[in-house]
Amino acid sequence: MLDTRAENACKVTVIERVYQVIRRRILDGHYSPEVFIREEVLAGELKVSRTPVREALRCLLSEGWIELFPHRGVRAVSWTFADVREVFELRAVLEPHGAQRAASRITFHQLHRLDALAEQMELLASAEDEEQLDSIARLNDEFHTIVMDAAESPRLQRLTAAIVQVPVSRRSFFRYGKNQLRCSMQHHRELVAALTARDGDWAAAVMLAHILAARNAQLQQSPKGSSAALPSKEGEM
Amino acid sequence: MLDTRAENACKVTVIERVYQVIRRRILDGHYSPEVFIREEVLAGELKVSRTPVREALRCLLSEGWIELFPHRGVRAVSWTFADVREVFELRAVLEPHGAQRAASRITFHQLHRLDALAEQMELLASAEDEEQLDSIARLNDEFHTIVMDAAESPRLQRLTAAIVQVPVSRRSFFRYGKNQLRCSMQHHRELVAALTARDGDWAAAVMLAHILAARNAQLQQSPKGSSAALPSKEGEM
DNA sequence: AGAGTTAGTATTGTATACAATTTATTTGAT
DNA sequence: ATCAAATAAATTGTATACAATACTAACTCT
Repeated sequence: MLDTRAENACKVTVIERVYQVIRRRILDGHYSPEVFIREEVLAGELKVSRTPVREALRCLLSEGWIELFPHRGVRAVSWTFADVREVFELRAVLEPHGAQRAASRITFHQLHRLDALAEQMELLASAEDEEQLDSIARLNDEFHTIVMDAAESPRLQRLTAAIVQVPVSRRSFFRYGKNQLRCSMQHHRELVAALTARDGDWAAAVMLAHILAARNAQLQQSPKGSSAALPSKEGEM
Repeated sequence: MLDTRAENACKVTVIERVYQVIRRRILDGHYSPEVFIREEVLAGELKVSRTPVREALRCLLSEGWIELFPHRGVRAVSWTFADVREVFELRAVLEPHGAQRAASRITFHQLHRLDALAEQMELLASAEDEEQLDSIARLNDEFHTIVMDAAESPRLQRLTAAIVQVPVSRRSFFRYGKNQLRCSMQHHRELVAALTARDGDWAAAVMLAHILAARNAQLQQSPKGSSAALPSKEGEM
């Protein structure tokens, strides 16, 4: 989100590089939530001065990645179950809305890309290889990004991007069972179909189901009065 | 949004002061969207060095208040009608959701405050004094902030705060007709009633109507197939 | 005269130095 | 021995100095 600059795609600045590195490290779980990130150390590792490090940290601060204790330092924010629940609740509001908008705006090129992504993910999922889950997560991120991009609402895109990024330690799919995974893959297929049909309501409904299913898997607790989360049982589709 | 720091409420830093000043100036329309904001000038006016100015600008950049042209400077973002429409569309999604959550979480203290605000605004509105519109706008901002605060979802609060702030030149109420204003005041009353009754659905519905009415007034164009925007005619309630 | 090039200037980007504040350690008294 | 106060160390906050980049304008060549 640091590239809020306009058309001028000139030589990138050091600040942006530092920003990307720190952000990546936070996502990778490199920084524990309870340990302070020292500017001097970062500057030394990246072979730059403290100035661009500080400015990158300011951006990450505004975007909620880190929390600041004046005169003491910054730390990666700690994620609780409540946080995860909160993020999914907001995604359940924002992403269906985005899918609704995308239905009437998405291009053929984007549709084809979504289709290809859905196929790739399905392939990786059927391999049943635990190692592939991270690849699926990456493709899934791109899938959702494309949909929100097709919604053609820069602010919606920004808001979504500001919350969906979650440390890899808590990222989806790692807690998915086989059936949950298959269900999720089917959602992707259906969403492509809904978007192809230019049916906004359908697309929004599928997206909502997709998010809620993900939340269920992520929180590892069945919603009230349901048995959908029973392990190794088919109860979702 | 710069006070993402934790409990430590120590002596405020220069960066925060500068941040608030620039933000206020942008809201007041002090900076035209097409003129570059010079760091040196700001530093001179505020009697500080460029460093805190730059860090404050970084925050404003991440929050979408300004746009950066590397090696050239920053400018206040320009607001088009499309932007206003986009903001209201997102508010129509986020704020009803917040009202829904608030219904089961709002405290008696907050309810009383909302009631007081609604009364104050009604009083100012009945005065029919054009000068009071800005006061109403401020009270209205506080009203909405309290509701979203009562929703007890920090991320929802942040997301909302990130989009609702609009330059004063485009702020609501300035384009409101008498009837539109009365309608809006009634929405506040009804929302307090819905929240008092702990009825989330009711609260969300009222909030949605409130936002859509505001959008209609702001865009000064009637929604398709409606005559609600006819001037000086009673067609809304 | 006009277009391209080149030097100059202004502004941001980065590095370093200093000040302020906080935390940890040490010393002293009870 | 324990607690308190004072001092020292470490780290961030701020200021200043320098470097890199982009815009401006003058100048030359066609």
